[in-house]
Amino acid sequence: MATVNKTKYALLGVLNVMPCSGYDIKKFCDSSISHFWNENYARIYPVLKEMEKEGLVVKETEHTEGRPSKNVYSITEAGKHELAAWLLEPVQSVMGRNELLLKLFFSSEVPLENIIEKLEKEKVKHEKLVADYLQMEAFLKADEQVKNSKDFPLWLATLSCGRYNSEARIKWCQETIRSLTNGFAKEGD
Amino acid sequence: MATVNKTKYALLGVLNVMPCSGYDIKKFCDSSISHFWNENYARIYPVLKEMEKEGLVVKETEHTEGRPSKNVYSITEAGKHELAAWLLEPVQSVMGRNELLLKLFFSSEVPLENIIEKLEKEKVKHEKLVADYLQMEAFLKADEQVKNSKDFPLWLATLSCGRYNSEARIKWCQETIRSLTNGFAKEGD
DNA sequence: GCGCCCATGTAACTAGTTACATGATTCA
DNA sequence: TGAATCATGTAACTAGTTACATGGGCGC
Repeated sequence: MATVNKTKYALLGVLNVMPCSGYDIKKFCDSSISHFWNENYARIYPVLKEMEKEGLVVKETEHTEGRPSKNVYSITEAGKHELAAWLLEPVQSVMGRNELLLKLFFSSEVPLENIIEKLEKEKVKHEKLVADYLQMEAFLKADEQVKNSKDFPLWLATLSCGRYNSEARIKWCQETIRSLTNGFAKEGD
Repeated sequence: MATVNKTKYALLGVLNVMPCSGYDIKKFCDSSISHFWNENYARIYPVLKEMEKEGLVVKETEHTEGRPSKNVYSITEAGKHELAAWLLEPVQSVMGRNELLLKLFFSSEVPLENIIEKLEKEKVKHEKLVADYLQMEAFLKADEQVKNSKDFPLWLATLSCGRYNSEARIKWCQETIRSLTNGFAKEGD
């Protein structure tokens, strides 16, 4: 309960979908969960080794001609139990920090153009994200195998969460740009 | 440019509003920016010392009878410049991790009730947050001094960002609960 | 020949959290 | 008497990032 290494569970989650090398796990993360989770090699490789020691995964070295050899890890029964137990536990949400809001909060002496620029940038960023989410959604829906899997509605849900979030942020950017530009006129009435 | 200690700027930002002790800074953070930023004593005290060495702040020890003595820090001209320069720089957004989405993504074998429970919890959490934001907004608007300050529209903006975000999350929770409960019926049409 | 992808790892550093240590005053 | 608030700090640990180190194959 006490200290939780979440990287461990992220890796177990991926390995529960399919056996993978560290390199594959990174690719999977980057393509599927990167809008709400990230992992890097410097964590992945050591954590895989630790988990092997704990018996949560097993390694098999795969040699393919003309390629570097690959350490393919598979989840064990013990690993599945560990993952399942973690999935049932309540979410421990960690405070996220938002640098844009921190800057905004302290920006009373900053030229308005600079503030607006930051808000425009944020807006564009989220517009791109919305496009990404829609594309990924279309991609999932086009894949018959995924579409028929138990994962499908859940994967869709994570995408729509991102989209809702970005859409809200875009609206906020627009309104904030407007209200800061108009001075405080709109406030009183 | 390279490595940025954001705690430093958060503290400078607070000290630019008013001279403070480490303890006061923590209180300010907890009451004003806690919905998007947090700082703890174990960072605050050492960073204040470092900044004093760098000449960004000056310390004055204040003795009041019947109370522990207090180290009150004030921002210097050098500190103001450092802060202003940072505020002008573009925001470096850092990837946030979302444990709820991570769990959801891997939850194909988790009982639906457990998933729904987590979504309900998330919804309740954000409903409380919306209430907090509205209360804080009312509080700011009731304070004549704040209302007439340059900070006012910016502080309001940070609150509305949080509110937009939470409102979107609540909607997403509702829709996700609905769509997961109804099976996948609603998808095709 | 150059850069990209495949593939695995370590070292060094930066950041952030939790627990510990201390001690006075105030309020119930 | 015991909890809360005021007040400052350190030690130990956990997590996370960046840079470094290596090296083959493939396509342009």
